[in-house]
Amino acid sequence: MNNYAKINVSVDCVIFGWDGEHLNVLLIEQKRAKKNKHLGPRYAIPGDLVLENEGLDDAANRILKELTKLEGIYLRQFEAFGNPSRVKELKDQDWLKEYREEPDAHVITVAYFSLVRMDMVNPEASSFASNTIWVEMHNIPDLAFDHNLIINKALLRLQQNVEQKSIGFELLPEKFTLTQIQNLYEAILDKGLDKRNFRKSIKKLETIIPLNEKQVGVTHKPGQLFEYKPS
Amino acid sequence: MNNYAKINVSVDCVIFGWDGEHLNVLLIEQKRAKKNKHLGPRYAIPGDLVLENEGLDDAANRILKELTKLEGIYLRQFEAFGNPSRVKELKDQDWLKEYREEPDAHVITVAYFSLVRMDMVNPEASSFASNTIWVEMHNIPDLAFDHNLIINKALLRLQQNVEQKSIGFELLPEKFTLTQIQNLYEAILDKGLDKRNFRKSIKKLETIIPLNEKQVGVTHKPGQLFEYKPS
DNA sequence: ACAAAAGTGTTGGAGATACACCCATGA
DNA sequence: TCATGGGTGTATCTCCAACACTTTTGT
Repeated sequence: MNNYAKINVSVDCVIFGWDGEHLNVLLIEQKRAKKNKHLGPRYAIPGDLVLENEGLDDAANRILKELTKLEGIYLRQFEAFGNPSRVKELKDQDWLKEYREEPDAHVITVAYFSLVRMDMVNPEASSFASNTIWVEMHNIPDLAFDHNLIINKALLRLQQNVEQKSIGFELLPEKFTLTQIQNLYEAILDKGLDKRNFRKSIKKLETIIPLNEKQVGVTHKPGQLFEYKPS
Repeated sequence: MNNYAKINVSVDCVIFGWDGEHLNVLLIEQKRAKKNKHLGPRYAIPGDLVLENEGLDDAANRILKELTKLEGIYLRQFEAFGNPSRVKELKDQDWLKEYREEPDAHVITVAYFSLVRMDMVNPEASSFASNTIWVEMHNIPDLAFDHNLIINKALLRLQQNVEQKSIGFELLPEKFTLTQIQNLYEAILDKGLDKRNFRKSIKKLETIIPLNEKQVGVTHKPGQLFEYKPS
């Protein structure tokens, strides 16, 4: 019989949100015990321990729902983080002591990400989350554990996916203008794109179909509307 | 205090080997108890449980060494597999009963891959491996657990990396011909490549530098030799 | 001389990049 | 009439794919 060790396994979810203008990340504020209130708010991405005999994808969906009430979101696994010290910084220990039987046990985490339209989802804090907030990507505070690192790695993956045009349109309203798509892509890639070239490449896609409608109520030339038909 | 569950965590290593002609995968033959000898040999990729407070990368290196004596190989994490039933098939249970205290416990595994030159490494079975063998990629037998699936996923990743030219040259002898590189690429991508086009694209790389030397001892026109200088 | 692999250039098409002005609307 | 973002075309370049014959060596 070998020696062996069971280990705490968690999943963490990086939920990117698009508000039509900026790329955001969904954070939860973690509840603190009364005696630790003076330490100020503590933010994290939604995540928790995996249960015995629970699949990783199942765990990710369950945990996201428990903490934020979000359901039916396509989550994509991208990396496991297992540095033994990832959970042992002082800033994390006082919180873990409230919620875990073995606060300084080794925890490896399997990270997932997704990208959603902020106006199509409605996160509500629950369980040990006291609050949920969207924070702009360029404005993320210091987070619990190694969550800042996890978000950065998730963004790299998202950018790779977008460059292959394999994600993005699901995020737009039913009817949208080409400029809206371009804004989305620019926010994800964090760089400007040439308007004419971008429009050429989008118009070539068969999944984006033009409508006989225009924007209304804008204070400038109204743009043509398009819709997305998944292939 | 939340309920929580500790879980067995393992790492598994897909070691691709290049023999100058074909792409191989390193398998171990797992030892069986005497009473199970009649069941015949049982093959798997090298893998075992992670220890408490051990990083994932550290675990991967340790376990690969324990089972095959291979050391100093660059291992790259690519995916975590956590299907609760991945370890519960009948074929796996009789083996697990010999080596694990809780043979039907849920095990999630974090998978790594690497690509090595077969003539530069020398795997030797050790620990619960009774044997190590290189098997051609197209010829892999039924393996323990979900290891066939893991190998297939690893190959996809390897192919993606190679198409971005981000791996491969480390695998060639110190001095090599362009044809040798092409053979390597064809084996990994599992398809033929145009000789002239391939040579054009390689010669454009600054990391591949031509030498004033030729092959010797070949029974045909000797090729020019090149060397790889990592940037 | 023959067998075996090395070596070599051109063309056509597709896709990416760079670039500047007029248009429709509401205020 | 002005401010605002919508909308449009061309020239150039780079990259990729397709394709066949001559050269050098050992036997």
